Amino acid sequence: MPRGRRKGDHDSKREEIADATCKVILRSGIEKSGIAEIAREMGCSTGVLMHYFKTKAEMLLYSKNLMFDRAHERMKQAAANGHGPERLLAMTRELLPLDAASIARCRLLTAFMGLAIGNPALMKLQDKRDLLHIKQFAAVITDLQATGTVSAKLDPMLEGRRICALIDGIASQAATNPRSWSPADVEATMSRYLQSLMTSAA
Amino acid sequence: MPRGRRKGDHDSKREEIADATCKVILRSGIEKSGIAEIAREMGCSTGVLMHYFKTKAEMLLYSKNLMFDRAHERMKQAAANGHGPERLLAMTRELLPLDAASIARCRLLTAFMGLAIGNPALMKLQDKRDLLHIKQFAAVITDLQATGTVSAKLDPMLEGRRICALIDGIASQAATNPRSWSPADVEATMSRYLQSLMTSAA
Amino acid sequence: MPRGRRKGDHDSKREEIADATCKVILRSGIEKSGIAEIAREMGCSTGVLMHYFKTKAEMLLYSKNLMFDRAHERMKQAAANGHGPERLLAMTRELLPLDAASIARCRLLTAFMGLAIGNPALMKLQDKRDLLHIKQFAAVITDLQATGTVSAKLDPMLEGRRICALIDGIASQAATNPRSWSPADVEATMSRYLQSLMTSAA
Amino acid sequence: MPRGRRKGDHDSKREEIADATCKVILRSGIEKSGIAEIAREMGCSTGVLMHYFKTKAEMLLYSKNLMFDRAHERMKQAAANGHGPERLLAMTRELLPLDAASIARCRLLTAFMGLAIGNPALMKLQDKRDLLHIKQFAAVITDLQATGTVSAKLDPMLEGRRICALIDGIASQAATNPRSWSPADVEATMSRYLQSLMTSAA
DNA sequence: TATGAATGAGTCTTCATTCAT
DNA sequence: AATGAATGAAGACTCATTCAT
Repeated sequence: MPRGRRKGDHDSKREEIADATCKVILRSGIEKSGIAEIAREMGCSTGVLMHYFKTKAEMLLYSKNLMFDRAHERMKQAAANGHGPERLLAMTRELLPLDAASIARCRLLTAFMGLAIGNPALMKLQDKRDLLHIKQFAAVITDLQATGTVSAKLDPMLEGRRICALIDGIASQAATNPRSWSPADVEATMSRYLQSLMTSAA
Repeated sequence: MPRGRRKGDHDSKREEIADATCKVILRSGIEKSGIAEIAREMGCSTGVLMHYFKTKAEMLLYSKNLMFDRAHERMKQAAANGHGPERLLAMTRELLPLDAASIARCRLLTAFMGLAIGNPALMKLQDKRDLLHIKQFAAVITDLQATGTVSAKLDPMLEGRRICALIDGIASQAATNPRSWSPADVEATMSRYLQSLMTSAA
Repeated sequence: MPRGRRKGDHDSKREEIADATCKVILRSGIEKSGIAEIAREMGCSTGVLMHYFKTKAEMLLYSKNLMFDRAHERMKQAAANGHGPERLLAMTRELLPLDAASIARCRLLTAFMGLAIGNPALMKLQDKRDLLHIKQFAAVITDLQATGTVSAKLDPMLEGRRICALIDGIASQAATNPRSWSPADVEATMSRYLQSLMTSAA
Repeated sequence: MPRGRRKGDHDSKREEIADATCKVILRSGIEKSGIAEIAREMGCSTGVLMHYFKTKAEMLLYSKNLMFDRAHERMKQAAANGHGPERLLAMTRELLPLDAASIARCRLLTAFMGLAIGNPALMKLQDKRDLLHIKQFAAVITDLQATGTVSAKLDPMLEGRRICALIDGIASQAATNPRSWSPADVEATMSRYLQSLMTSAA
């Protein structure tokens, strides 16, 4: 039996902590999400948290990135698997608030976003993450331009930004009031937007 | 010589405090926007702030509402003054991040939004405010449907929500990285979206 | 019309403030009896209070003494008017908790008493006031010894202290729970005690 | 090696804090007994106090109850051990101000009492504790009635209240000025009162 | 005199972080 | 690796007192 723990153990504990962190934030808000509360949610002592993360800030950042990256990964999968005009829509489906879990994710990202305002370092990090989404959309749009599905005159990056903006906006509103955006409304909105994009000549 | 102070004095002081609050939030982030820091920004003692607001939470809420309402007022003006297809675009211009001041406002609203997550009372209040924007757009869309500029088959409220979502999304991205959205990009995005709306048949 | 106010105006305002102070203490407890609350009760500004009293401590002391002295005055009257064995009982009646007003007074004195603990200056002042009661009882006892109603062997001051102790004890208990001491119980207790005193040989 | 601390450690720390609290109150008065001062007395940081007590109010209540209960326990012992007519006197001795320690306790209870005025919740709690004393006296009086030492016509609870009232009154006066009540005076007073009680026919 | 806005030291309380066990 | 007691700086808030009007 080896003395030291596997790398995996360490990482999976960090993920477990991140999940507890998110649960607490959703329940109590970011302001009241103290380390003690998260430890209680985990069923462990605060010392554990500080053992796996040097500071609380690092813990929050890790948690946010984990949420973000999980969604990004699935969106990348959708990009890889999709074909034809449906591809973009399939990608957005992984980022939009369509069920309880994705609404929770939107809320979390909104909460973290608010924290980043006025904190240049965090804002830069957030912006870098956002770019991953945008570039992925841009890449697919470039693909679609090659097949003529999307007009070659459009700027893939800008169109990517536009799609992400619409996603973020819906996410933000659904975060405040999930009942204002039914899954059908969400899908219809995105679908119509993408349709118009693929029809657009300029 | 009047004994008591004028009502106006009291209210204008509250606005002055709200402006200082916003300045501090933009500079230091919401977490570090303590009452002491805001007092320093105002050039007064912390006691003053508590004299004009019972709690810090009330102060923040007032500040946010003030920012929101100022923009809403201008947007309503644009709705009243505008004519024809340009009307919707003119309205969005008052809410989009097009210059330093409006970018600051977007940042503030993003910061406050994050605070509301996990706080049902705040979320409800925020949602009520958001509805003001949406209803205003819906009203104008209804007008445009009467003149045939917009298809009568569209649901004004849903279309209002969609416009607001796009605005919020752009605002959110510009909050993180203003350079990613030039004023021209912003306008073009909004313009094209509204164009497609007015062309839309379903 | 003379410029300055009468001494009486000044004093009667101080009494008015003292009464408001007592009302607030009874309602909110001594800890929460701030100057602002008292001003509100008076229907005036805090400035007025500081005009008539240099400090809050002075205001509290004045209020307590006023309550105390009013009762003492009536007790002295009872001493002057009473005759024979009834005299002592009549005196105690002015100090005991027998109705709403006197229960309120007992509560106030209890509250002030608690404040004096750990404050040598206040304790000395309070002790001096208490002596007034005791000496009055002692004087009457001396009278009663002259007529043979009370044994000459008893120490008038000590007996005075004992009577006051019993009064204070009943007052203290009635302050906490007025229902535990019906007026009849109070009177019977005091009456029996004084009876035994007048019968006592040593 | 046990992971968690023993229950005893936690409770004994609470008692240690309570003792420090009392020392500070006696020295500085209740108003000036801040958490910082108590921490200084303990030789620890303020955080420790909040670790063992959720609020300052809880800390004060615990301290008062501890003082009260310690005396009550000894009084109950005296009730259990005593025989015949001496029993009641032995019980009162545990509650009366007869030496430095008991005078300190009387002062503390006086200080806490003052705090309770105007605070219904605290008053109710205090009244419940007082009843413990009274019931204990009543129980012993009932015993003595069975042996004919005390007249069966007397109401045990009322007589218990009367004894407690006298004790409280003496305690209250000794709190203000300990020199006014020598131990001999205290004992003689109580002794004579109890004597008269046991002689009483009605 | 009277006002009540302003002050700022002081209050309790929270909390991320450290550290002995 | 884990515990949770201890730290102490920072937090929001209170309040007696002052002072310009």
